[in-house]
Amino acid sequence: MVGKASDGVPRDETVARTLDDLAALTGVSRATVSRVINGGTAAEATRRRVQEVLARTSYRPNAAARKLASGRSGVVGVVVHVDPHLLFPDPYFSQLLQGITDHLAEQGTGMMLWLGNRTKEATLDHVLGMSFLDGVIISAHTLEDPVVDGLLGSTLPTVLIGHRRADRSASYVDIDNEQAADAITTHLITIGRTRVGHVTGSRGTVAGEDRVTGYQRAMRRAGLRFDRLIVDGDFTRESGVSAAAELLELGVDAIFCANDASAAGALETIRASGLRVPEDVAIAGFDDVEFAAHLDPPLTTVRQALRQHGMEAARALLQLLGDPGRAPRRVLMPTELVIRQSSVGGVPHE
Amino acid sequence: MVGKASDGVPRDETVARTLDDLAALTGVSRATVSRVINGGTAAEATRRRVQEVLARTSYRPNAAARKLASGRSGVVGVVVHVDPHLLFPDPYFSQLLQGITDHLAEQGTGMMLWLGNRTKEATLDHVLGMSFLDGVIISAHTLEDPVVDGLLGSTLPTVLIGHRRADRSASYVDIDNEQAADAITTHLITIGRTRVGHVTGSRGTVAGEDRVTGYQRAMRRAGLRFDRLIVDGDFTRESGVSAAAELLELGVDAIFCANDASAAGALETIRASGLRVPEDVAIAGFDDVEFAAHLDPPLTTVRQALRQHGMEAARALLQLLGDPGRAPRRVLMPTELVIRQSSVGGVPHE
DNA sequence: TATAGGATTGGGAGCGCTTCCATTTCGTGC
DNA sequence: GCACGAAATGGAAGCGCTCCCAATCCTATA
Repeated sequence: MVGKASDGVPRDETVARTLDDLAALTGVSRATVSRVINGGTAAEATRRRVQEVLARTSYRPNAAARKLASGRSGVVGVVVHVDPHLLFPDPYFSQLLQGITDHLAEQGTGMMLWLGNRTKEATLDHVLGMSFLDGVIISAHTLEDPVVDGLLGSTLPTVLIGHRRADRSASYVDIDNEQAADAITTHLITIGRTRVGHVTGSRGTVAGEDRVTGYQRAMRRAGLRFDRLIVDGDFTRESGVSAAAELLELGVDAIFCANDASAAGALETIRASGLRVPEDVAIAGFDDVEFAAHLDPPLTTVRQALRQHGMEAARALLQLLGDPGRAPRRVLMPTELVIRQSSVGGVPHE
Repeated sequence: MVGKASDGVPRDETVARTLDDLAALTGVSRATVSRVINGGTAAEATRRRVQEVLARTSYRPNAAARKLASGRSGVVGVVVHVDPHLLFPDPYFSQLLQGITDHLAEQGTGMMLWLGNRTKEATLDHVLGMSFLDGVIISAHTLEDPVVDGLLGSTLPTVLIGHRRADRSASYVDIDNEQAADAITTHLITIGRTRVGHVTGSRGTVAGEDRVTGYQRAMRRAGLRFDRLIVDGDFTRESGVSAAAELLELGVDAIFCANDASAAGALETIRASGLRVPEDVAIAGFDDVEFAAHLDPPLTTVRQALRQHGMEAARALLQLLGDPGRAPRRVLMPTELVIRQSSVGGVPHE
């Protein structure tokens, strides 16, 4: 109010740096100002008065002081230890990150990002040294990972995206790779294929290994032989190209690739060799990334809602922070078998 | 030493959470421990004793407390407000980031990364709210940028990568776009071309505008007409493709593109139209990214050492932090005209 | 053997905030 | 109009650290 301009406040655009400044400006105690800001109990009139001052003051709470006093900073760390050059072109990680940032932003939580431009040891050291973090989300995709080990061994609340056997007691968001791989392999068998090959993902990754296991399980259950039909790949298109060539030599009538990128590569090889998809060789991928539906023919694959994974991980971490005593939160996200023409000829585009 | 195991320390793998814990463990005061850790003066014997305890203790200083007490946290922010999907595929930004992280890591400084997955307003708010930052490096490439404005208007020490006219009193690392564009245009004129076209970068970016200005300056100085020879592009290959088509209609004998990506696009168009490079139309780009030397023919361009830019920005910020009183640090990085076959026929590959 | 002067050390204040607890204020029922 | 309990508020401690300053310890000099 203009009439109040005589209450000793210097200028209208007052600057208040600390709670004490605000306290002096409003005439209440620092404790009360703190309560208003943090949503504690306060008389309606007091609240209004403080908020008025707050509005014309551009006050920002000191995050360091906050963390020190309360143990909470409202900032979490996100560690995706993958070379930045590989990270963002890959729809897998960018969707994951998108989901995480979306949920955190919505909840007003800040985030610190670590990518793989240092050694894992250095990254771990940095993260643990950054003691104003409230917690961490980390992608745990490889079987050996000192950063994951280090974080789980620390007192910092941690949520994994993906998990190893050894991480079963931690909080994580993951999918059942084995069962999804089993399901898609079974699909290929169901449409009448008997010589189903598998192009693996990178050995040493959880997803890679588990998908092999799922594939084997399905083949064994169907009574089909597969011991020579597994060729190692590494999740890249290139590996799909060459692995498919090997498999064609062995005479397969279907190929399950550990992800969509390698499936795209396999597709190239098959068509280059003059064979038809799916008539001669059916093919299936994993992930259902953007381009999968636009391949020719559209690719049968396993859909995982990666953005949801990210959001779920963020949600899990915030819950953990809200109630440190609670049990670890383990979320297995659903996957969906998406059948397209690469495995079912004649069916019109979905 | 094993013989020392009787000095009352509970286990060998002692845990010390605070300086006071360490003080109790070593028998010196908290102040002394702090001095040893931070490289203050301490007697050699004391220093050794403290460090011994430090070694078997896995103590980590509390960054929040540090920031509160000293004002320094050893963490800086890096803001590259570009959509992550565009960011990392682009060698420009990834090299810049690489340089920044390299120098910061080497100096033991932590970093917090903000990418463009929120609105600029939200980003600004987050960064300013993150009060444990010691300073910020931000890429300032567009003419309008509320984040840059907000940071420069705050008390947070800030170093820009790139700069607008209005930022002339800030600290920045940049190149002289105008003069580099002038130089490369002049080069095209020198080899005898008189109808030199220009495919601009995104209008609204500093680099885009300044390169137009440099081009115009060179043309004007040579007494050549250019008013109809400027076609807008946006730094993408696609824009190079279509802009070049327009320019060919007008009958140019050389094209200067605002960056290498659009030059690659222009190259495609020219060759598709049956014209020879450089005999019929010479072509030049800007940046000297990886692929420029591998185009056919190799591309004449302006090299900027982007990794160096990043390192220089980090260095500038750390200097600023070390001596807050010092004048802003403005660095114009050198550029280098790299002449390859796209503008000089017959000359063997460099 | 004193003693000045430097090196080393410990005490303690204080960074800005949250939060417990005691005090004050208020609204209500009798 | 008074006592009572609940609501609102202020005082003060303390989070873990740095850094100033004063106290103590040496060492070299007279």
